[in-house]
Amino acid sequence: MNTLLAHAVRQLREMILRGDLAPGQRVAEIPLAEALGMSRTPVRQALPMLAQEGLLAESGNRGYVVRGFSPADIADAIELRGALEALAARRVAEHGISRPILKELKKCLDEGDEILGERCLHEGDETAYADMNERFHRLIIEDARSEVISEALRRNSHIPFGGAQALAFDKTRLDDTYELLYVAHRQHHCIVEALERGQGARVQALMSEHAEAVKSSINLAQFALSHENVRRMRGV
Amino acid sequence: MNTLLAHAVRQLREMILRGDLAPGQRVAEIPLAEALGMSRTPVRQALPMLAQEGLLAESGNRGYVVRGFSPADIADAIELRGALEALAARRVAEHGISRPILKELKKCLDEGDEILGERCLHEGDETAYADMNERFHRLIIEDARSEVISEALRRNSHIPFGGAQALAFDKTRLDDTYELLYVAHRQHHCIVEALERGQGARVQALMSEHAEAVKSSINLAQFALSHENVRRMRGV
DNA sequence: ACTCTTCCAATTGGATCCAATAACCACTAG
DNA sequence: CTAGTGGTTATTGGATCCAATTGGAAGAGT
Repeated sequence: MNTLLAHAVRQLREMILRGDLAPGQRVAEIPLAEALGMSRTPVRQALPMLAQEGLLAESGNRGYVVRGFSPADIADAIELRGALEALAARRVAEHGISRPILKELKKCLDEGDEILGERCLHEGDETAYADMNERFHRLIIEDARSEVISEALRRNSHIPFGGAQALAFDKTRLDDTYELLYVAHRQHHCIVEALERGQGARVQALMSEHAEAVKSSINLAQFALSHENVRRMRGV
Repeated sequence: MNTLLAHAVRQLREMILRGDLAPGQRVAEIPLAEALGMSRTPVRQALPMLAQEGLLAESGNRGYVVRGFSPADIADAIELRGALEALAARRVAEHGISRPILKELKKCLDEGDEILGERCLHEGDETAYADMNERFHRLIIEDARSEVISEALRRNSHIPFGGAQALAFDKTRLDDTYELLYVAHRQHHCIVEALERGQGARVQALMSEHAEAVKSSINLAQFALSHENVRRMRGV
């Protein structure tokens, strides 16, 4: 794509998700263009794209405002991600999981076992687990071999917690996080087992539940309203 | 949104889906702008949006080409729609279906019963059924009360047969169509029954299967490759 | 004092202009 | 005769310009 346009889109996405632009705030083209060091043209192309992505909303009939995400939106996004990944996983099981992917998944399991082997988390463990987690989910989605599903998931990722980074870490309570990750990783084990055995319905249910666990682990009312937290999360 | 930009997006979407622009063909800004009677600016904004929607693909590092949809893409889109509507239906069942929506759904059932009461289809029946079908599905999605899910479905509709009009009518074989609609309408009855009883898991399974039926009813290999057929379908 | 109307300014949206780049064609050399 | 190189042309992408619409502010009238 256009270098400048692509840059503008990426940059604006980050700014919105990080909360640099507050929800409800009007986004004006000129200051934005100045902030990004380009003319109005690329940002004028970027704004409708971001509106289409759902990050901006049309403000009356003049320009756009930053769209806020309600706790319900975030919960729905997690639920939707669960359904989409569940569908992907079922397809993998039904088509028969490919050997190299299975191998990679098992490597993810080992990594997780390693991290959680101690009875508590050390510095850097969350990041390592988050990386592994992201890889785990990505592998399954890849092996579903459906561009349509991948697209839908990619779209959903634009909502806070809608993406694979949705394992929420509240750094102030590392012990709770350990319990959370422990359960999640047990689910990973079950998922791989089901995939290996070709148990489509089972893996679909497991994957839905895997997302559901994330949803209930987040104090949505608290997190959704404060963009401070969103920023902190995404830094993980 | 921008009047001209919005117009360009709608118009181009139609042109692509109708096959006026053949898959793989390069889309040039200038002739497009002339065809739509506007300057390059609105179409230049529209093209990246359509690319994001998945209707266009970036051609190397210069401009866009019309994206073609493989039979697999279309099958996946139908499957995905099934999963999304199934999720929506489950939510409705679990929250408890709202009275007015239930009433409207039953009106849809009656209409369908009326149309299918005779043992064959008459002129105009397909259109009437398609309208009712579209309304039926829209009502359920509405009552799921999730903007996130609605969005995902709207996005999916951009792929041929990904939307609610996905009941494929092959006008050359009205008798086969009758059988198809008869089965689909039986499913509608079951779905409403399950919704009324709050049977979430059942309605989820039913809705998935409802989409699956559509998928297998289409000779994908035949239809997907010929845009003539897509054009004809969407005319229904 | 409050409200309504009018005017001004700012910002958006559309058109045009300019530069950079990529593709195509022709010509030349091996 | 073929392949490579250079040039030309066309098209994209970015910047600027212009007009139109909207929102706000100020002033006047009730």
